[in-house]
Amino acid sequence: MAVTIHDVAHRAGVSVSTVSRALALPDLVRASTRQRVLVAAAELGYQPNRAARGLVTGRTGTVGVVVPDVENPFFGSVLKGVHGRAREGGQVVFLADTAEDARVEAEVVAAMVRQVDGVVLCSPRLPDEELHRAAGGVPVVLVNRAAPGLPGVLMDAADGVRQAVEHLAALGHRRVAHLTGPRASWSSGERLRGLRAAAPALGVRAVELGPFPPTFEGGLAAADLALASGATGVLAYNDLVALGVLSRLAARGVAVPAEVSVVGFDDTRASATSTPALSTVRMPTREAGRAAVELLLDLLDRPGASPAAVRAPLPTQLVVRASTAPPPGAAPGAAPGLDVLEPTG
Amino acid sequence: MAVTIHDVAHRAGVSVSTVSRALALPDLVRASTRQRVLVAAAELGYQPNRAARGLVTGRTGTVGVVVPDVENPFFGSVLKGVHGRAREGGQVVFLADTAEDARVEAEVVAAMVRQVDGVVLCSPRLPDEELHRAAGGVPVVLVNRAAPGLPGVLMDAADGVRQAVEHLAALGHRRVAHLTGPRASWSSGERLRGLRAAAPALGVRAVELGPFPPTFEGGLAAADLALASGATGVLAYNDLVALGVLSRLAARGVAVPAEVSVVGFDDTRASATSTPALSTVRMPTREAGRAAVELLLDLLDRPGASPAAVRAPLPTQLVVRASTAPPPGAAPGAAPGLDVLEPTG
DNA sequence: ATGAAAGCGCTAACAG
DNA sequence: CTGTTAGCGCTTTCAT
Repeated sequence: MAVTIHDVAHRAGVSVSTVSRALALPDLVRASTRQRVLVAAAELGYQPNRAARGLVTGRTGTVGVVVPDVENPFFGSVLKGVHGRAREGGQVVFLADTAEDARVEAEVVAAMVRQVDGVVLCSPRLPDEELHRAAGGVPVVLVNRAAPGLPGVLMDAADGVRQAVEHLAALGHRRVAHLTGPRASWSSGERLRGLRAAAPALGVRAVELGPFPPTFEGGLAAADLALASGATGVLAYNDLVALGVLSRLAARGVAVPAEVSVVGFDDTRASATSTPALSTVRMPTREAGRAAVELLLDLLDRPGASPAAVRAPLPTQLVVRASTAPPPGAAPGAAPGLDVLEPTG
Repeated sequence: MAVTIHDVAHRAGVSVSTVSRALALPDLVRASTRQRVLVAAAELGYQPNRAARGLVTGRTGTVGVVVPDVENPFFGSVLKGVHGRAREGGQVVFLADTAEDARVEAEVVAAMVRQVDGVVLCSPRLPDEELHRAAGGVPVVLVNRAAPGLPGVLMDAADGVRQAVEHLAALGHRRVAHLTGPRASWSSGERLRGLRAAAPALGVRAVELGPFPPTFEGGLAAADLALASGATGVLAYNDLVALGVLSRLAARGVAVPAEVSVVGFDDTRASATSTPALSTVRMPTREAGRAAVELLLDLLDRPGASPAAVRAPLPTQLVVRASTAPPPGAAPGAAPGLDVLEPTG
């Protein structure tokens, strides 16, 4: 057995309640006593048992976080933010992976709910009503998903797309292809919304292609379709897909970014993932994780607070690499006229 | 308050102990009673409180896992394995990120130790003795790190390097550069060991370059040094670096894999990360995570068991992409004689 | 300012 | 087979 509060009490020659107080409410014990307790605790290497504490206080000091796939860098980054903020708030983190499966999601949330103070649900797949039910009592904060009555942290993907399309339009592109990811996720829908909203005003024709697997190979395949569609601007589902597109374009002898410009969606740290030829819409994943925990801690402190106040989505930002600038001779706003582009590979 | 075992007992018209038994030791209660309890539990949506259970049983049903950086795909993949196996064993998982900091590592392990049945430490940075101390009672399993007296799951990086060097030698390369990662990690040392062991027998000169940042940009810089060193075979620290190398080689007009061949170290799913021009040494990250939990559960079941039996490292495997085959006319075993390669970019 | 006692949700003897 | 009792480690009245 590990060292308990009782051991500390014995060692310091006081009662357990005094130890408890010395640790939690230092003002309630005489300074000298407190000192003695602290020393004893340190000598014994005492670590309080959060579970036992939670049993009586009702607070576990634990936040749960559930993600569809820990292996996905996007969620790794969100986790980083969640863990960081939780640690700052003195909370530890319970992790669950749903393997992209709604049923598993319901299960793990249910199993988690009894031993955490709150849950952060990342890109949940459960329908709205089930989301409420699964929560079953404990506060829940959604990340990358909006659901009525539930607080959520969103990322402004639509605005990111807008920035990307503006950038492409400024480069002279008149036809932009959007390469859709695997399934119609909430955020995927947001991107299309942004594309449809931004394109007309900029005189840009939007072409929706896909779905493609979110891999390098997916990008290889998508590149051919994008060229066939006559698009000269490409919005890739993520940076991996974008790299695939670049590779295929190079193989087909298409000059990037002179003839075709590619913009990726950044799953993680932009500078580590993208090439100089690639501009990227950076998603505030870490920040979203932090914000979610922040919101959760707020909810815990003020139990009565309206949980679902609408918050502005976190800003996304287009990161333009130097070499994505338009080629020296290009007339801004002029269509490159690449509609007649022929396959060469 | 959530629904407790007491509520279920009341609803089913039995005592709490009967409910407890019906759930844990079904054979000890009459079938009809058990049925009644199960129904009541289901109707109420009862979820047992693991923490309370752990308080009395001494088992928490929780395994802790600590990684240096959740954002690193390598650890995301290990986490996937850990979580998967833990779930199969009915365990939930506690996550901690050390931000690559040994002191933080000691802290989180200490904080964790009181509320888990065991801990999986991934690529720990703490010195051997501190590792023992931090464990403080609970079983620990190391991943990607060997320490005397502590059970560990290793990946055979040295053998992966051997396979890569053999491959490069077979392609005719006589000079192979190893691009070292950021710091001298345990596994990094293993790779160099493998390189030094394999190269002489194959008539290959090994060149050790670096350290480089483990990024695309790191690869750009490394490529120039690799060329300058006269190497025609390159072993990159990871796939991201490898992609950077490829990009730089292309910019300098070097044909890949005809003139120079590049091999990456796979941080995650090989097929999703590498390009057709890139061969990769696949690391069994998911498997390592699974194996670690497996080991931990064993230890928990047989408390007396020798914890530190030496286990064979998990096999790594070179994945050769089709287009990495030697160019049609190349004579196998013949040195391409690229020592005179001049910078062209 | 400190100790004694009760109890959080649950399981494990110990009676029946 | 099932109910009663005790107690896991901790916090929190309630006394003193």
